[in-house]
Amino acid sequence: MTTREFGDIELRQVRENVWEIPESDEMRAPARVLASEALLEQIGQDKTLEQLQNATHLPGISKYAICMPDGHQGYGFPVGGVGATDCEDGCISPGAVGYDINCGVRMMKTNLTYEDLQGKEEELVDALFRAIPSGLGGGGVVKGDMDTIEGILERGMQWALDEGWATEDDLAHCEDEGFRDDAKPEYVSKKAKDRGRNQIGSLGSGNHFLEVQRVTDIYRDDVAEKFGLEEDQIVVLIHCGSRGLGHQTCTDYLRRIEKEHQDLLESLPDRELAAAPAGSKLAEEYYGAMCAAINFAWVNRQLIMYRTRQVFENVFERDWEDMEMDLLYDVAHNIAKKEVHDVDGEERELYVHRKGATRAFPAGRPELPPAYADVGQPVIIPGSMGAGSYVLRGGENSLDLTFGSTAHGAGRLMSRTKAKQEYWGETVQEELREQEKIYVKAQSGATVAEEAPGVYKDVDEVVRVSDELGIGDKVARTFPVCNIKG
DNA sequence: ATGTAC
Repeated sequence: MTTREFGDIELRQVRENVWEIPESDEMRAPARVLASEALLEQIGQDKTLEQLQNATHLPGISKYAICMPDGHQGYGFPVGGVGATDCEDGCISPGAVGYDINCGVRMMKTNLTYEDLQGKEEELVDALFRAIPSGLGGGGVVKGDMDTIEGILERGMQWALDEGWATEDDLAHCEDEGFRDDAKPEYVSKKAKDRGRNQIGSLGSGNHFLEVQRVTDIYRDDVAEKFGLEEDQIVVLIHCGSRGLGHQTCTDYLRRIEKEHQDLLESLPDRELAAAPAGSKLAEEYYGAMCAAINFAWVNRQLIMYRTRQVFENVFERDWEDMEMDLLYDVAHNIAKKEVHDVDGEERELYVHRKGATRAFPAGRPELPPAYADVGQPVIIPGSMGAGSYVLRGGENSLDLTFGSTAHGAGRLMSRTKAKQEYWGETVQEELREQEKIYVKAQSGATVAEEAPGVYKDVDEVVRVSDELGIGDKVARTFPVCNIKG
């Protein structure tokens, strides 16, 4: 039997790409890492495995805590982690959702080809950069009063539809149709709402970006056809989250857990794993507030997409409908959701925490929109600004192996601090432009350095593992053309 | 990720 050791933690290989930390001592379940040997070697370099093992101490944790091939260290719970806890006798953990609630990504298609963009890259990237608010702090597409923010939190994409920012078709191409009915805006603090209302329709900073890409490879012709993807096609990827509103909501509830559930907190190996017991008032309030923040993030991405359509209309002098700028799908990367899954032959309602992980439901799951019901949902996995991204489809094995989930990106390889020592933003931009014809425009050079292609794991390897495991199957690959970021 | 700090 192959084993690998990292510090105190020993993993045994279950089979190709599947590693297990056996249940012992205080653990309530085993933990699993889904990775090739090369990726496991990288995952083992920081606190990811320790955090994954800690996650198995959460009350009601079902089957096993799971680390995806792009996993790395996070706040309390690994980024690239999936933990499903029982809704009856388990718990819900803000740290296992993430600070950036419903950080996620959407892909918008066009009927333009790479040739149509030749010579216009600079004009396009400049126009996008001007039109789309980005960077730290305030300023959004919409200046929201309190009624606006309440509407967004309560109704998500339905608010955007009512206000003329979205079409019915946009809603039909979002996870949960862009709307969590369980949202309870009254459980989002005034402070969080005040932070959010000046940031409605804004990209933010860090790893968030908007990227114009071209499709370079198709791996499954039949699925690509259903998704409406073909070689040389231009697509747009929008990656951002719930800005200060989600961050404040996470902070608020971590503090309240510390005050109101000391007992549970002290039973956990890491304070950052703080969780509210299922059935408690606080668990209900956090779930309602988190769902409201999820709605906010969907509207955020929608307003950015709206502006992107306008920019394309100006640059190409055609209507967006004529350019068929339709949404492929919008997927969440940082959420918890009540879902029913099979646990030891029994159907259980679970809080599925996906933190830096994407839902990857296969054909047949009732949650899928009609367009994808018989093919599986699109899964969008952004790589770095120099590497390109992937579109997958939910794999047949995901329900058995990962509560219907797969990876969410390339996954960081080094800290932001280390990245800034290794790279200089302007140099990164020049190299991308001269060597790869990728046009990057950013508010801050430091952000470009922090996000340099070299700070990420190999997205091809991450996706290869997902495909081999059958949790998310490769459909298409894209390569960057223009990128704007904070 | 984040008005990068209780």
